[in-house]
Amino acid sequence: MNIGDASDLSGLPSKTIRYYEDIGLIRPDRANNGYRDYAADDVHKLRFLHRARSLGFSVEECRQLLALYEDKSRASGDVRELTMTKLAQIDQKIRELTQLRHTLEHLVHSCHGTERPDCPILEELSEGAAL
Amino acid sequence: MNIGDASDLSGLPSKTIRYYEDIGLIRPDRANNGYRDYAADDVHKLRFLHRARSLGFSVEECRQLLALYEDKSRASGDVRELTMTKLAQIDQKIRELTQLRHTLEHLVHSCHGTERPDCPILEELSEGAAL
DNA sequence: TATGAACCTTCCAGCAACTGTAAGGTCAAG
DNA sequence: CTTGACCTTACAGTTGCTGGAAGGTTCATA
Repeated sequence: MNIGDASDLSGLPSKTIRYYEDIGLIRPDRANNGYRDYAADDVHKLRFLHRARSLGFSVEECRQLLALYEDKSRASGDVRELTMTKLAQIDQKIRELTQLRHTLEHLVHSCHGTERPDCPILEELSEGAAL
Repeated sequence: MNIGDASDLSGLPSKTIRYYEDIGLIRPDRANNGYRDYAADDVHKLRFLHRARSLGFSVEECRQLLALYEDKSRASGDVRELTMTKLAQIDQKIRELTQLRHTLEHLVHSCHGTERPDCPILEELSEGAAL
């Protein structure tokens, strides 16, 4: 499929998809006319990249995450350890988002209008797990 | 307190803290010697910024989030609506992280060594909520 | 009191990860 | 056979930092 379809299916702009190719994250085929030709597997990776990037993983971290799927020796301790590290990072992010959510929700429900800073929000803000 | 202390307490590099001042996210006092002087409230905001940025919110989104605390008319519908929008974004991010976590966990537990692509991982990857 | 380490200041350059624009080739429909 | 929506590369601009130079401040110690 053409880059436009890959863009629609992955949610990433064509520009970004070409950029990801430039930096070696994906390697689509080329059709006879020179157009990039994306397989379903490429789209899977693009969707994955979109998700991981929007969640605050750097491109290099995404490269590592992608490697976890592509690694030919998945049983190796290295790969398993990397996966564990990434799992811990994800858990940390989930905790921080949950905290952020509590903070905003508290703001909506408890601090409407009259109650102003310093409502308990800013105290809450300062508590979250160590960054 | 000086920028170094604010850096230690917020987890942000001094460089980044000065940058956030340049773009108007925070406005610390100045001491007589010209040094920036951070109050506890500034540190709260910096910690908040650190967290929100690492979770994939853009600087402009962080500016909006910060405004939710500072807005003088917090009861206004606009502010409430913005908060709701941000809550929905946070929920979406939590869902995506949870999905990502399942994917990696599945990889560790079910796809060790011999089972290789195309194990169910890539199918799972393609399913997550629409981005 | 002076010298040096460890702070702080501004300014400017560079990097990461896109994003926009220009100039042009391809293709399906009318 | 042309119009419009695709696609291509190349290069410039933006965002969000990040590093380095050149210099001022503060404080402990000699």
